[in-house]
Amino acid sequence: MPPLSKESRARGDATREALLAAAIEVFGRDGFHAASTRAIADAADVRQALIGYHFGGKEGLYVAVFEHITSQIRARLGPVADSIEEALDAPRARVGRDDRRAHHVELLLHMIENGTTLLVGDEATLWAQLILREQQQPTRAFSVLFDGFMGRMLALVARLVRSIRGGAEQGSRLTALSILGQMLVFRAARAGVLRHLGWNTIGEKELAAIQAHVRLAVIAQLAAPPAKPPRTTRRARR
Amino acid sequence: MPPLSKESRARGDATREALLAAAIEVFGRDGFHAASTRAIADAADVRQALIGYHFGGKEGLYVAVFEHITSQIRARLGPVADSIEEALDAPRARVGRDDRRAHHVELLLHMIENGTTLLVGDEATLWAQLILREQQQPTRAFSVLFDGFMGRMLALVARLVRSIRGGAEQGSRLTALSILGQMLVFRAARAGVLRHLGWNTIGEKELAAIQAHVRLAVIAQLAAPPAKPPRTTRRARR
DNA sequence: GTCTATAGTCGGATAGAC
DNA sequence: GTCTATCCGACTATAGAC
Repeated sequence: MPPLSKESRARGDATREALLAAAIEVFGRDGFHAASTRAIADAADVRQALIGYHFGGKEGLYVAVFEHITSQIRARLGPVADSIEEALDAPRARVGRDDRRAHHVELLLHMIENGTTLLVGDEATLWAQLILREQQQPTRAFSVLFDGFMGRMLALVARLVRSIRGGAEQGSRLTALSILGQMLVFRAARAGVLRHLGWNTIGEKELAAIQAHVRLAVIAQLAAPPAKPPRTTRRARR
Repeated sequence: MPPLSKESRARGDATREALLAAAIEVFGRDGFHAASTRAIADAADVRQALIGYHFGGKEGLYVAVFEHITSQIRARLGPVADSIEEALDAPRARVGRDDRRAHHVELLLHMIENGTTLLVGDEATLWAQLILREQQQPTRAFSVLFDGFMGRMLALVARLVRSIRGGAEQGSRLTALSILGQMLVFRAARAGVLRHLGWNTIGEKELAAIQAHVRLAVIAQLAAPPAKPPRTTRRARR
């Protein structure tokens, strides 16, 4: 087959991007089944047949959406994650124990703040809907998410928690989920949150209230002694 | 129109119930759009045309599903909620402050335990999927849920938190959401939870670990001083 | 790389006999 | 209250011209 001209390539790229953006919109709003390739093509201002050409079909486009989202989230949270990893892997002797602990607390709170902003903010509305649906009925697309960023983020938070509070690994991992849950509730149960709090939307003011609350809640959780590891024979308690 | 015979009524009731059960199954699994009335009718072993007759159409059946779920959850959580309400409304003078506080903590922990069992358990899988979807894009069905049980439960938890820990109402309401989030994460992010913890399923053993963890996490949160109310001019702290 | 056109399915609703 | 039959719209995928 003859090589494509430079113009053809550029046009194809534009089509792919338009389809991807439209697909996030429509898949996010309607879900995989309810979304129609026609609606996506219309939103992208592109002919419906081009979905088959560029992505192989509806399903290929769906997976491509999750690859795109993953790379976006990595770009957003990657730098913080890197600096945390660095701090965790740094040799212990350099600073005092309390300094190290305080530093790790700050890193954790910083990561939580970033995550909350991302999770609660408007731009993540569609991403969140896509991800939530995948969590309920994971397909191949879920692995893209978990392997792409979710697993690393959870593991990092768990490591930080353990470094700060000590205790068993299992407990730290569960606490990482508790922390996630406290952020997630504002997305996964949004309609209930709004009614419960008497809010109309989650704007800047509301986000600030959430951030302040989550911060304190997490600090409280870090202050508590870690859970006793289960499973082994119980010794006398405190 | 002539009155229906007793047999006709009974047969109609059976049809309605079969359709309702099947609709929970199929709507829960596939979502409103992806679910087909044919699939529901097949699962109920009933003719497709009967959906129109009994529920007016697909949408009517969908709303009926949420009314049914609401009544089921009320039956499950109602008794605990009643006893909490009673305790909260009881005159204050009868017992010591510490006793009252400890009692309220126990009530809260009890309610959380019940809620977690319900939320995480298998029987709620379909309900949870229906509810999560409604939270993202609320329809008339969401009001059925919120007015039917969700609002009351959240308000009760918030009242309990305030009674235990004091502080502003807003802070208590947010803490109620934190508590919900810590339970909800095991449902809303289930696929990620399983991979993060290296679990295959959430069975009895895993539920017990979750219960123990949530219990400690909530106790830690109740032990922390309440957040300062925002908004007004800040006075000197503690 | 894009386009039109269409084949082949499946969807919800409903009319009318029983 | 139930059933059969059908209307009509919407969907995905693909063949083939440009």
